[in-house]
Amino acid sequence: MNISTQNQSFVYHFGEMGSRWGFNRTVGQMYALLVISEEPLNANDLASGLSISRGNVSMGIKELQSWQLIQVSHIPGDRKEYYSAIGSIWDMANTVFKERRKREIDPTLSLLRASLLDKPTDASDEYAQGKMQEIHDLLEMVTEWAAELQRLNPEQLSRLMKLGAGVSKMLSVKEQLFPNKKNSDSN
Amino acid sequence: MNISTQNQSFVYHFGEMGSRWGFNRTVGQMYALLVISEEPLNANDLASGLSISRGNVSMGIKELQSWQLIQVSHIPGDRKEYYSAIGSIWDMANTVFKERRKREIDPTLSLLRASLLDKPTDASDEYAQGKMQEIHDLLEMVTEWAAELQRLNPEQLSRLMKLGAGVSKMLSVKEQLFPNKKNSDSN
DNA sequence: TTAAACTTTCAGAAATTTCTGAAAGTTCGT
DNA sequence: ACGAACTTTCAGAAATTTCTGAAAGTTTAA
Repeated sequence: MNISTQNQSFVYHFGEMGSRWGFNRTVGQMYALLVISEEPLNANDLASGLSISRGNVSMGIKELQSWQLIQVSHIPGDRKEYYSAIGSIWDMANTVFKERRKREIDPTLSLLRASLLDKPTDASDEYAQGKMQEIHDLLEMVTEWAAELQRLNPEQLSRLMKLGAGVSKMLSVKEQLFPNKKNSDSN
Repeated sequence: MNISTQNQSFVYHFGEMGSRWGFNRTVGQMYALLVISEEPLNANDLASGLSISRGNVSMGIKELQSWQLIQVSHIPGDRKEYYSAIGSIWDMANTVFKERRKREIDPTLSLLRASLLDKPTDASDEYAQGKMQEIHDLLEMVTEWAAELQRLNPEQLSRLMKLGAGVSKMLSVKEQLFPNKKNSDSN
C-alpha cells in the first residue's frame, strides 16, 4: 500500500499532532490513514503504507482499540483482520474528549478531593488548599458541563455553537424569563 | 526550600499531568509550586524545592513565560528574580486553552485548508478530502465557539455552565422566540 | 573597570519513549 | 493433530526528550 502525496501530508501531520492528543506519532498516523481511507485496511497495509514494522502496527491497533476509535471487520475468504475508523467525525471527537477526560481530568479531580480532606497545618498549607479548591471547582464545573454537552446530539450542539456570541444574549433573556435565586458566587 | 508533604503529591501529580498538557514534568511541577505558594519564589527556591538543576529551572521559566503563565517581580535589596503564577485560576485556564489552540488546532486548520485546495485526482482522494472537510468544519466551529466563550467573563461563563442540561431547553425556547431561517445543514 | 551576584546557554549524559523483528501464540481448515 | 496464515509479545536497539553543570553572559554597585 502507498499513500497519495495529497494525503501524505495529512497523515504525517496527524502523526505530529497525535502525540499532543495522547498517543504517539505512529498511532496518530495509523488513525489518520484509517480515517481517510474508504476501505478498511489490514495490518500489512498499515505497516507498508507507513513504513513501520508489523509489530508496531499491532501495538498501535491495541492502543486505538483502547481508545475505542477503530472497528474490526473481515473479508470473506481472507483471514486477515481489517480495521476502519469508527463512526462520524463527531463520534471521533466525542470519544477523544471522553477518553481524555478519563485519563487526564478524572485522576486530577480525585487527587484534589483527597488533598482537600487533609487539615492544613499552617497558613501556607491553607493558601495552597484554597488554590486547590479553586482548581477543583473549575475542573468539576467544566467536566460536568462537557458531559452535558456530549449528551446533545450533533445537530443541537451545532446549533448551539452557531449561536456564538448570541449565547450571552440568550443568557440574559433567560435570566429575565426565569429570575431565580440570587447569583452570588464566591468567585 | 522544601515542600510540605501535603503539597508534595499535588506538585508531583501536576508534573505527571502537565506533560499531557503540553509541557514537561519539571515545568508542570514548577508551575504547580508557583500556583500554590502565596509568596513569589526565586529560581533557587524552585531548584531546591524540586531537586532539579538551576539550568533546568532557567529553561522551565522560559517555557512558562512563553505560555504567559508567570510573572516576574523583585524584592528591594535582592537582585534575584521572583516568579509567581499570573492571575486567577480562570485566567490560567483561559491562557492554557488559548495557547493550546494556537499550538495544536491552528496548524491543523491551516494544513486542512491547504489540502482542500488541491484537486482530488481519483475517487479515494475525493473520499479523503470529504473527511478532511468534515474535520475542518468541526475544528473551525469548535474553535470559533471557544473564542466566543472566552470573551465572556468568568461570571457569565460560570452561569452558562451551571445551566447544564438547561442549555438544550434554552435552545428550544430561543427557537420559539426567534424562529429564523430554516436549519438545513449539510452535516 | 572590576567584581560580585545573578541568569542563560548548551554539549553531552541520563532518562524515557518508541520501534523492530524474531519468537511465541492463536485460529482455522483439513 | 498438523501446518499455514495470521496476530501478539517483548527484549533490546534506536530515537527522542529531558536534565545537568560548567562556562559564558548580563546587570548592578562602587
